Amino acid sequence: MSLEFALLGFLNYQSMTGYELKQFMDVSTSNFWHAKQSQIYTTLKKMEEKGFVTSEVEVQDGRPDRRIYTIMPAGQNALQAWLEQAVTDLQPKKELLLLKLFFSSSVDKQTLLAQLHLQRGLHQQQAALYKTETKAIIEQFAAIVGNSQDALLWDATRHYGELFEEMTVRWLDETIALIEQTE
Amino acid sequence: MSLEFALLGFLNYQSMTGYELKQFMDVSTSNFWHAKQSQIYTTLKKMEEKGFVTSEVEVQDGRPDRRIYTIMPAGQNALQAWLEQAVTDLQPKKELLLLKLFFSSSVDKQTLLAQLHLQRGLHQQQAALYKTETKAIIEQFAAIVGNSQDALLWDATRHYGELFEEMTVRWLDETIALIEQTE
DNA sequence: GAATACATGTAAAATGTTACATGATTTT
DNA sequence: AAAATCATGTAACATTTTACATGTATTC
Repeated sequence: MSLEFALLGFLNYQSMTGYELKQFMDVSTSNFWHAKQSQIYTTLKKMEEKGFVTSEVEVQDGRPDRRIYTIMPAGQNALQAWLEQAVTDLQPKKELLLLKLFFSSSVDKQTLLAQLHLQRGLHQQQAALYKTETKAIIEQFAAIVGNSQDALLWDATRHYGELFEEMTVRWLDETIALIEQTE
Repeated sequence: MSLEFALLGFLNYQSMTGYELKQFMDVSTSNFWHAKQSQIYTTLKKMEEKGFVTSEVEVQDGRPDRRIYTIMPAGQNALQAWLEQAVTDLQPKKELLLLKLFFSSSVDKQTLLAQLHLQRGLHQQQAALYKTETKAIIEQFAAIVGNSQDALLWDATRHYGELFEEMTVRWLDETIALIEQTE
């Protein structure tokens, strides 16, 4: 359901293919929303049946044909209604690392510490990515679109990713220290 | 898949019913792992077919019968192997609020601020819950089990929830301030 | 008298992942 | 010569949610 609105959100800026939608998601919303290429294609098909989008095939030579999707008024209305509707509850999270940690009292101390150090590296790297590359990409998009409100909101979501990763690194450091102190 | 291990993790402490597993999850791992009652029942059935658990029906009068699940050696081995296997990648997240915010440049300033304030309240409340009730429940469980390593790990996962909620509140405050400054 | 807790489960639908299939062009 | 990019899609599978169905005992 939400994926439909994410796709409508992108198509509301400009018409594009499923392949391009995947690329845009990967560099902008992957921080808080993602989808596999195959799911994007099947979802676009359903959206077309609903009348939210239309598509046209662009024949190319030497390249596979492209199916370009365009948002329809019904899609724009659905998008706007969704945007205006508040999120009234907390979203349940799933964190595999935490689930394992919860049940890990039987795991050897060194094994556990190695797992946490591995994760620390990944989150540290991700924090750095949000501060540099992601920031640059978003600024570039904002310059093209030229809407300062878009720029502000896009950077707010990027900053969330940065804060989240930094918090996770701090928590991992604390947790590593706690485990190191055990017998 | 991960739900199977979560259930094995609980059953490794003591045998119990699907109903009880749901209750334990709700007060301990809901912060980072959750499941609906119906999914727990269907998953337990699959686990029994695999030989990870066995079940026995306890007949009750005046109450519906209870099906009590017990972990089997195959289940204990699978659990231990899963615990020892490191999480080698970052888990992709989904945050509905962020997705909406990303596309919300067309949303009226007051509507948007109201949505963010609503979320701030929810996250603030959740942070308080982790610091008080959740902390008390975990300490109580730890006292019963009497294993200090369990107590340490359980509190580490609880603390993650606390840090996450506090970070979210800070980010919401910053974002609200940014949006208020716009024309 | 109504709502909640106890306790189980099935069926259907929605959502998401993995694997398969094709084939030219461009980069390493 | 191999791998990645471009570009689409289907099929099968796995996961998750929602809705339905049942019925007693206890609490408000």
